Amino acid sequence: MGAAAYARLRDAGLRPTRQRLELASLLFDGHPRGRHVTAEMLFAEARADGARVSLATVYNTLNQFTGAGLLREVVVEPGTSHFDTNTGDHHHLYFEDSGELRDVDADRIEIKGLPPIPRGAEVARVDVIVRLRRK
Amino acid sequence: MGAAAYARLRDAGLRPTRQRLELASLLFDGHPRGRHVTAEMLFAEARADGARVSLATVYNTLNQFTGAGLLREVVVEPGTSHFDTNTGDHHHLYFEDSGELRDVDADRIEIKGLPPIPRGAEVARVDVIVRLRRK
DNA sequence: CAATAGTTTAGAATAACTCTAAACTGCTGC
DNA sequence: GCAGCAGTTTAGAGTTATTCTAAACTATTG
Repeated sequence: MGAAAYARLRDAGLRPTRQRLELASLLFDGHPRGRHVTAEMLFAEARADGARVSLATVYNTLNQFTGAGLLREVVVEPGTSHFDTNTGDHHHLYFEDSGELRDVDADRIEIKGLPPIPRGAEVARVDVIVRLRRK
Repeated sequence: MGAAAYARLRDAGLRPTRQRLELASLLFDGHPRGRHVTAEMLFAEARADGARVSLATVYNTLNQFTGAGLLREVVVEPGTSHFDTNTGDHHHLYFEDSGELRDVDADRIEIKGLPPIPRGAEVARVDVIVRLRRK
């Protein structure tokens, strides 16, 4: 299982250090694409797993992984960032009461009528967030 | 100009205090629907306008206005909340480099293929954020 | 395996809020 | 009109999420 994480880091041009390997393993190994974690969640999980990692490193690593295209940052609530292991084109279902986030494939969804993009700008990405509340 | 703000607060069931009137005036009077402010921005504007308001009150007021349906909270970046004077059904264009936020009428946009909503949940709202970068 | 460049870390620092408890102020009712 | 109270405001402390700093460590390269 370490091998996949190792290759992933290498391919992303990140030096495969002990803590990055541990975090990459936790994030990607044995989990379906589409895990959503916050820094605190991943930190707690790493600790529970016996990994010796600092919270600062978890933050650094999440940001580096995001920069390297291994993760994607999702902002749904003020105050906390979520990171998604699914970096493909997709959208989100957000359960307001539990804070749970669930992926929705982008090719299921069709968006029509987007306004003209101003000259000099280009679309970096379109985020659709369906906010759900308990009925 | 004070009259509109006064009526707006009354209709929202908020006691029209000096600071609420001032903030409501700044937010709504003489501005087209669709202003986007952060707490710090509104605080600075109020100060520049000579209003005696504390930052805590700006935060409280923005939250109360949001609760009363006078404003809508928009989360696009980690770390800061934006408040939108347009409370109608609409979406956003977000300029990543400048941080500018611009409204897009919802009836221009059509979204198809949303996944089935889980039993027991209902859609509170659908947010579409078109993130733009400089080309 | 030594040098070095990139990493990690504890703890301090920052940013964006929220809370607290005391001071203040609209709004009643008389 | 004004006393009195419930609702507001505020300064400053507290909290939370995150970043910074500078020293200690470690993966890679020669």
